[in-house]
Parts: sequence; C-alpha cells; structure tokens
Amino acid sequence: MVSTVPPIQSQRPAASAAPYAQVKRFLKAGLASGQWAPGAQMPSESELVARFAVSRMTVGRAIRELQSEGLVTRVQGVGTFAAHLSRVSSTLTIRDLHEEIVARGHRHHAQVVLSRTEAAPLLLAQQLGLGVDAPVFHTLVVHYENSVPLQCEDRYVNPACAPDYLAQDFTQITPTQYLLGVAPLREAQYSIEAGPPTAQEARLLGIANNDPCLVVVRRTVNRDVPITLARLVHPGARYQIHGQFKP
Amino acid sequence: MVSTVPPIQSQRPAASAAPYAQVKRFLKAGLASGQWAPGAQMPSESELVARFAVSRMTVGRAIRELQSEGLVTRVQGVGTFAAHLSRVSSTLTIRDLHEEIVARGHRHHAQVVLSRTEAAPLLLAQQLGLGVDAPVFHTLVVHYENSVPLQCEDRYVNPACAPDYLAQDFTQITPTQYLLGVAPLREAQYSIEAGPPTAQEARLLGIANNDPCLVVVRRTVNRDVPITLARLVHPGARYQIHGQFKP
DNA sequence: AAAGTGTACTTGTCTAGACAGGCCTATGCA
DNA sequence: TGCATAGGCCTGTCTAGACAAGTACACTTT
Repeated sequence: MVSTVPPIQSQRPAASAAPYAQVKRFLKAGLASGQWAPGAQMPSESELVARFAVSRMTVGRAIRELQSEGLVTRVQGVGTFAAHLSRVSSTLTIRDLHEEIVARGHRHHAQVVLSRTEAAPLLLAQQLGLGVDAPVFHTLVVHYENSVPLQCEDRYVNPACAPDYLAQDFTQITPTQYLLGVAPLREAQYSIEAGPPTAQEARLLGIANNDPCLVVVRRTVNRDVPITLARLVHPGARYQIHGQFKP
Repeated sequence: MVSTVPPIQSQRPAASAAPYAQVKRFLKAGLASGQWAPGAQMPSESELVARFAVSRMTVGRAIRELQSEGLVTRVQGVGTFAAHLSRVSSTLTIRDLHEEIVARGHRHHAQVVLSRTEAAPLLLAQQLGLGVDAPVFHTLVVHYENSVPLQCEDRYVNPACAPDYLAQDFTQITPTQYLLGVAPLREAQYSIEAGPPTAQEARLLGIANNDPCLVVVRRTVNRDVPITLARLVHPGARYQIHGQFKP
C-alpha cells in the first residue's frame, strides 16, 4: 500500500459547518441583532478574510448568497450594505392541489363536470393567442378534500399544446399534473383575489351565492405559446394561502 | 514607469457576458427548450468544464445558482438533474401599501380611526407572547388610494418592541414603515384568505356587509419576540395580488 | 448466492493569487 | 480656486488544483 500524503486541508469537526456557512451565519446574526442597521456599511471582504482566516472566494460566496436572498446590497467600488427590508418577500408556492391534499394526509377525489371543445370568444382567444372562434378545450373539475368541495377548477387549454387533453380521465390525474407532463412549464402569471362565486360555482362548492371566495387565476406560457388559462375558485372559509419569510 | 506584466487573463469583448453567466444561459436555454426533460440527468461539471474551457469553480457557480432558483436538483455522488417544476413558485412581495400606491403614481392618504392601549385577550396575548390582560397597542387605520378606501389596517403591537408607537402620526408615516425603522424585521408569517368584512370594516371601506374581501393576516417576529399582528382587509373588487414565475 | 471490496464518477468545498473595473479622495498643478 | 490625476479600497470574476464525501457498479471472496 502506498503511504498517503498528509492532508493539507484538515477535516472539519462535525459540530461546525462549512466555512462559507459560518461566515454567512455570522453576518445573518449581526443583521438580525441590528448590529448593522439598514443602510449601514458591513465588513468588507478583506476584513472577513482576516477575521475568519479563509480565502476571499469563501467570504465572497457567503456574501453573494446573502445578496441573492435580498439581505444585503453591494456596490462595486464602495462596499456591502445592510439592505432595507422595506418589503416582506417570500417564496409563494402554488402547488398542485392533489399534492397539497395528500401531503396533509387527506383524501382527494375529483368530479368532472364538463369536458368539451368550444369556440373561443374574443377575450379568451387573446389570452391564449388564438383566433376568435378557434377551438379550445374547456374543462370544469371540482376537487374534494375528504369529500368536502375545496376547489372549482375552470380551465381552458390551447389544443396545440395538448391535443389529447380531453381524452384524459381527470378523476385519476389532475389537469395540472397532466399538462406539466405534456408541456414543459416556462412561465406563469397569476393573480389572487377575493370575489363572489358564479351561480354554478356556488352550487358545485355547496356555498351561498355571496360567500366570499379566494380566486386564483393562472396563465401558463411555454416559449411564448400560451398553454392554459385556469380559474381556481376556493370557498373563503375552507382555503387559505400560508407563507413565511425568514432571512 | 514600470513595464506591466502581460495580462494572463484576456479581457472579454463587451458583447459576451461573464463565463459563469454564459454557462448558466446555456443550461437555462436547454431546460426551456425541453432538451432535458424534468428528471433527466444534465451534463456533469467536468463535461461543462471541457465544453466551455473554464474552471470547475465557474461552472459550479452557474449550476449552484440554477439550483437556488429551483431549476435543477443536485445529488452528491450522482449528478445534476432537471427539476420537476411541479409547483409554481414565485417570490411574493408584500410591500408597504404606501410605497405600492405611490409606485402606481397615485395619491395615498390615511385616516386614523383608533389608537389606544388595550388589555390583551387570551388569543391575542398568545400570538404576541404576552400575558393575558397585558397592555397592547391597538391601531385601526384606513388607507386610501386616490381617495378610495383600499385597506383597513387593524394592528396590534407589542409595547416592548415599540414603546413610542402610539405617539406617531400615522397620517404621515405608515405603521409598517415606523415599525420597520424601530424593530429590525427577523421573521414574518402571513396568511391570505377571502372572507367577509366585519360590520365596522364594511362601513370604513364603504362596501356592503357581504362583499368579499381579501384578508392578509401578518405576524412579524424579531428574535423570537413577536412584534406585531396585523389584519389587512381589502375590498375584493379593488385589490389583487399579482405574481409571475419565470425561470 | 450473498457479502464485502475496490474503483470510477459525481458533487461539495476550499485555497492563494490574479486581473478588471468602479468609486473616492488626496495631491499637485494651473 | 478649480481641475486633472494617481492611489487606495472595494466588489466582480476567474484559475488550477486539492481534499472530502456520497453513489453506483463491477469484481472478488466467502
């Protein structure tokens, strides 16, 4: 057996994390404690290099990650500054409803109310980049969590992107899941608002005509080709979006 | 004058971006075009090193940034894989309302309906980490955009975090702005839901008692000390949250 | 056949030094 | 006084090589 060369880089004790993570933690702690008020200048890279006895690449990575998290601002030639946290931003995730329900340990089932081809009226045609009266697929599916209606999914699909869309059994696979498999997602726009349900939605969801609903309208696009436009209506009393912001 | 050493690193032509950005762009383009379907294995670091004639640190940075954007998944010892975009996630930013209105080029003004100290009931005391019947600050402010009521801000504040809270003139500075200046923000939780306004909120917002409202409940925490609990009620017809997802 | 072993490949991380370029200020000259 | 310039400090980026550690697979041994 060949004798091994003594390791140049000592192995870290399990207790302490990677050096870049330590630097990052130090800076985060200072920001959280108010040591650097918003707008204040933070230690320069070379100061941190000296303090932690690591290379500049390492502190650079730590600071760059904080920057991408929006916690610090950097100006070339000037320095690094604690960011003004004037906005609370967090990653909002809109998951497929089936996934969400199953993750809660509940049963999900769906009821297909409508599944057919229609002629696109002007507004819809514009949204999907089609001509007026061009054929579009239209489905209306109600999703249940433990037998309670939770979402009314009114969806229009561009036939060019998913020609076999209407042939699917949407009690077995959600439209979202099917479309993600068929057309890679490139871009999505959504709006979240509160509003009344339509008469049909109220009936399908088992709520009153003036019960507030959380309405998510989502439009997905792939390489400038619109794929689908969906209106997801949830009874306000049964559905909330939760989020968290944590530096 | 001392003669300069010939540069080892050739300067880049202005047209092409930094090498790490080029690698990143190449990978993004492949993901967008469907060259690597979700779950498919992507080129390894060493392949990219050979293809782009750059160092491993450079391709590593490119891939790591894609990972932090959620576009790829990496497994040590195995490889890098195109991510399943099974969830549409985007950065949701809840901005201070004043900022938001001014950014739209509109006028903002506020009306202070209530500003006083109250004794915390049980549920509120729990949320703010106080004892039952401990004093809390309570403000109720209505925000207007171009003289139309847009938000009813019902807020409770932990006096320990902002002793001078009630002395502020909230027609001049929003509670959010003041609190951000006084107590560095460390953590926020929020929920978004649709619901009816209270009778008082309906009156203040000039809407009917059963008009749907978009309600954001936000709780902010600093180093395990709760700062404030806010209920922000918006008329459903006048306020929407917009978002976008773009790799 | 089952269990262990070695090896190749992959990502994860770090270093020491280098060049590039933006910004600020002190210095010197007109 | 006003302007131009030269340092000095800062971030932005890259390199070549190294060690660490996880995974997969073929091969050997029991």
